[in-house]
Amino acid sequence: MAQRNLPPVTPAGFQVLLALAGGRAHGYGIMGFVGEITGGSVQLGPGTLYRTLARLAADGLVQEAPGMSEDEPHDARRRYYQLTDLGRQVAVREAELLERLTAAAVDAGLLDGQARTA
Amino acid sequence: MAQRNLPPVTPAGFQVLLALAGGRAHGYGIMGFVGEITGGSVQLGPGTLYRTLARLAADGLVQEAPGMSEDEPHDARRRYYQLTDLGRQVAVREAELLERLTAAAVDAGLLDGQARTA
DNA sequence: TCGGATATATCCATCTCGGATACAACGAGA
DNA sequence: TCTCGTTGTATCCGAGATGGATATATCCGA
Repeated sequence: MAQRNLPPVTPAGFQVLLALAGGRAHGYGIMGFVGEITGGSVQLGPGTLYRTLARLAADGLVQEAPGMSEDEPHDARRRYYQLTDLGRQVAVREAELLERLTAAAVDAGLLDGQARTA
Repeated sequence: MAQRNLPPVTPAGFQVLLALAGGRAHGYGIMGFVGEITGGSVQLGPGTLYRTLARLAADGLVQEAPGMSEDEPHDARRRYYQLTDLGRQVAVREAELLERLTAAAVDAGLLDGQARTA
């Protein structure tokens, strides 16, 4: 269980943390990722995205990462980010909250309560 | 699957819909319910609560319900609310989004991916 | 080399949130 | 029945978050 005095995050902040939990990514990629996993129902605009990244970085939840990669073509414009240890702790805490809310939705009959891990 | 042209809801709005999915409730009770199922990590203030209820009612997602009940003592101050059909559809859609995000969190290694239905 | 797509960044109006405040009605006890 | 603390609803306000528009620079294919 997480739950200490970790800093709070906004909804958009959690989306970014979740996108980065799978590995480092750059801003534009995060936008696409969020749109994908939410089926398009959540779409971060550039304003929200870069402001959120700046805040998360200032709070020590994410940090810029070296951009070298093998498979992907090098693009000097891209700035890659990755989770810090603190950022991962916060992401875990928020994920646990999500899980609790999902369970409550199942209890309330809003969901069937079976399918998992797409 | 839900997903038509249902109106959007704010995070606070979904908390209220979730609270009402289990049956009708009054404002003060909703506040307590939200605090409970989130382990205290989400707490709606009165400002957010009543503003949210008014907006949900204006959008046709909830409606005021007759307050007669057997077990509970009658209290003329209380105003009970319940989900409309539309409100339930929206709640289902949001719950499905939650489920998808939870699954993504499992995939990203933030959650173990077992325990359910507290 | 030209143009469209990619990528980052900032600005602005609008909306949302939570706390403070106000006030009315309830119940218990003297 | 009178008083008082609690319950319950409602509004107001400042602070902060959102998303869309805009600007600018770089990459890549034709």
